[in-house]
Amino acid sequence: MAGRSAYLGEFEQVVLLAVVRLKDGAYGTNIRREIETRTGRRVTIGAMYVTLDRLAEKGYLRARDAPAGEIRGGRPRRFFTITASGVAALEAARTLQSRMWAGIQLRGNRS
Amino acid sequence: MAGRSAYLGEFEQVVLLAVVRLKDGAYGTNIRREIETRTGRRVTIGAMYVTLDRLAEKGYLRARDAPAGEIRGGRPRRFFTITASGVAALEAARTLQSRMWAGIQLRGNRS
DNA sequence: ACAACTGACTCTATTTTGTAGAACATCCTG
DNA sequence: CAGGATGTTCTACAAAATAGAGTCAGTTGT
Repeated sequence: MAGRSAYLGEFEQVVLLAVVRLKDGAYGTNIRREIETRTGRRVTIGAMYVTLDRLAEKGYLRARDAPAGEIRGGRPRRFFTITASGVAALEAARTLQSRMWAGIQLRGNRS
Repeated sequence: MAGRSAYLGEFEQVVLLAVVRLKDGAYGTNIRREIETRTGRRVTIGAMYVTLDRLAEKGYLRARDAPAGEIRGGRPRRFFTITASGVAALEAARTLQSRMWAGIQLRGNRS
């Protein structure tokens, strides 16, 4: 059996970072926009919400519905914030990458 | 349809980096050992070879059988070296992560 | 020659992540 | 209440990650 990975997936990490970056303004559509503009990478709607849900399920993100009083058209937003556990996961990912990249210089290593 | 991802998976990146680090000494068992000792992360045999094969299939790694003349017990080793395409993939991954991490400070962001 | 030992890789199965976008829901305006 | 603007839900499927028993090739001891 392949149990739940102890490590953040590639996209999961990107999403978690976007949430941190957006602080109190992190909701689906906005997170998606943030990733697309910052990295140039295309993010589909499905990828976005599926990943957000999974991260919340793992306890890395906490979701809350938009506070009342917002005046604008459209469906209510769902905001996300990172949890202590999510921060820890990001730190672990960063440490692992840091160790693997340490001392690596890519130029002159291709065959 | 979900075509092949344009991005390196989390473990794929780790493996690619281990191959670069080991230079001419990169073969399955050794790569595995390198990742485990350097990061403390457990790597199963299956994960190792499946990923190695996938990376070779994508053109990020080139495989060659052990040169004759090696005197030691056991099955012949299969050595891997990174390709120019593999180097490019690593650079792209690094750039993306760098953009997402830019300016992020984790302390004081948990909820 | 061959059994035992070593080191390394093959194979197959299953779970978790990533990709995709149409459909649907909510609120505002005219 | 129709129509527009925003945003999220749902479902399906593809790709990546996890697992470890089994097998293979070469060496050594007898």
